[in-house]
Amino acid sequence: MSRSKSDEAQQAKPLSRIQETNRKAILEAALDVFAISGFRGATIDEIATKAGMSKPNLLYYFKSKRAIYQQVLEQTLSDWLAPFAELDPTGDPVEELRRYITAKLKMSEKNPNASKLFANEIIHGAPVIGDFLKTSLKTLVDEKAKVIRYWVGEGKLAPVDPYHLIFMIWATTQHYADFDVQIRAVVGSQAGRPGFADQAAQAVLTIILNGIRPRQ
Amino acid sequence: MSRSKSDEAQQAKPLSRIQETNRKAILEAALDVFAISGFRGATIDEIATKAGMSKPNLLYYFKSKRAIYQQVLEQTLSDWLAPFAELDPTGDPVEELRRYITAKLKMSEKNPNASKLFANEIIHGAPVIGDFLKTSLKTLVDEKAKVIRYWVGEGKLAPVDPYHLIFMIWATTQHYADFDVQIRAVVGSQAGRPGFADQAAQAVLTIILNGIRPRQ
DNA sequence: GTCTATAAGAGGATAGAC
DNA sequence: GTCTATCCTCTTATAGAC
Repeated sequence: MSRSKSDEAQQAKPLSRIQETNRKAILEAALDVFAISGFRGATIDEIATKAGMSKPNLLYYFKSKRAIYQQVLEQTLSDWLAPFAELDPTGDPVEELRRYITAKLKMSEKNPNASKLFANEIIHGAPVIGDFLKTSLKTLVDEKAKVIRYWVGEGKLAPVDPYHLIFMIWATTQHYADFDVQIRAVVGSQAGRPGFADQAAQAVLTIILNGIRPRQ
Repeated sequence: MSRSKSDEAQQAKPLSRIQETNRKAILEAALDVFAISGFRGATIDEIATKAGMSKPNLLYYFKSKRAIYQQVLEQTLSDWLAPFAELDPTGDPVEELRRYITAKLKMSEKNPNASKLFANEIIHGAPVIGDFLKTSLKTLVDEKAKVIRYWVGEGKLAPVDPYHLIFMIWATTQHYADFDVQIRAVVGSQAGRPGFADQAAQAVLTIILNGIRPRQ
């Protein structure tokens, strides 16, 4: 047992090719299963089967169900926040926000399970990433809220509370992933059609951007 | 066993006072527990304890965990949709939508667990209310979409897709209930303060209503 | 690294006394 | 109506052979 403290943070210890592929297969399967069933509802068995191996074999790679969950959640988080971190204070506000909203909608479309995984974690009280929310995420949001406030001060945006604007963008964009079942139920077969996502993007962008455009 | 087909739909059979109070206590406790833990994560034991009775005693009132879940979900649904059904085609569009959004935000504030219960059900694929979504809810949404489209046609609203506008309102208002843990983590102690909900309401109303107000 | 077998425990549901 | 005791299934996790 010569390895150092943290197991979550993927040591720099050499991984054989087979280890690498298996771990990846497990994490991919786990994302799907956790997203649909939640942490409690997911079973190691289902993840293992989906990843093409037996349950004990999966547990050879991750020591517990929780360990898999943490890994897949952490891996998801950074991807998820990347476009937010890129909001550029020197850019044109409306264009910057358009870019951000578009990127988030795209992510919801391409990887709805990442969004669901995250939603589940939060709804259930954020037992695993609660600390992250209160530290790293808060710092990042505070920073971006300052940027938005600056834009408002410059008269480049209508006077809106930056935090609520951010929440609104998150809510709206993630809704298309998290509630896709409801959306599909309501709009029927349209939801599958190729243009649907673009149509959603256009509507969301129209409303939010008009809503925050400065008026004279 | 002389009772007729459906158990879910609460027969018109007489309930003693003690039955009534106990059933109510169970349903209240169940709402909290299911909302936080999800269906799988919830335990009968926890619901029973919270309702002030033993596990077998609870099962004297509801024959299974699923039966409790269905009941509490159905009961929640009608409350949840009531203000949507009241959107009035003859009223002023912006005022009607303001009233609706305000009502939904109020509900999220007063009863976040109802929102979370619903969110959990949808994220997990709507196993219990899937049919309801495809029938009753779809009908209602189609009807209200027509109303919005009519308003747009009259030039009383900017040209927006009614379905996406509805989704946006749902997403934004429910976000304050479903993701309250994240919101609290990000804004800190402010979230508890009395004015916070009003501030949220104002921001949401400002953006959405400005976003859909007709422009000349 | 992967398997079969199994330990260990949680939780849903029932039996039957009171 | 309510309780204690218990059954039984499902699931996590480990032991140990290959």
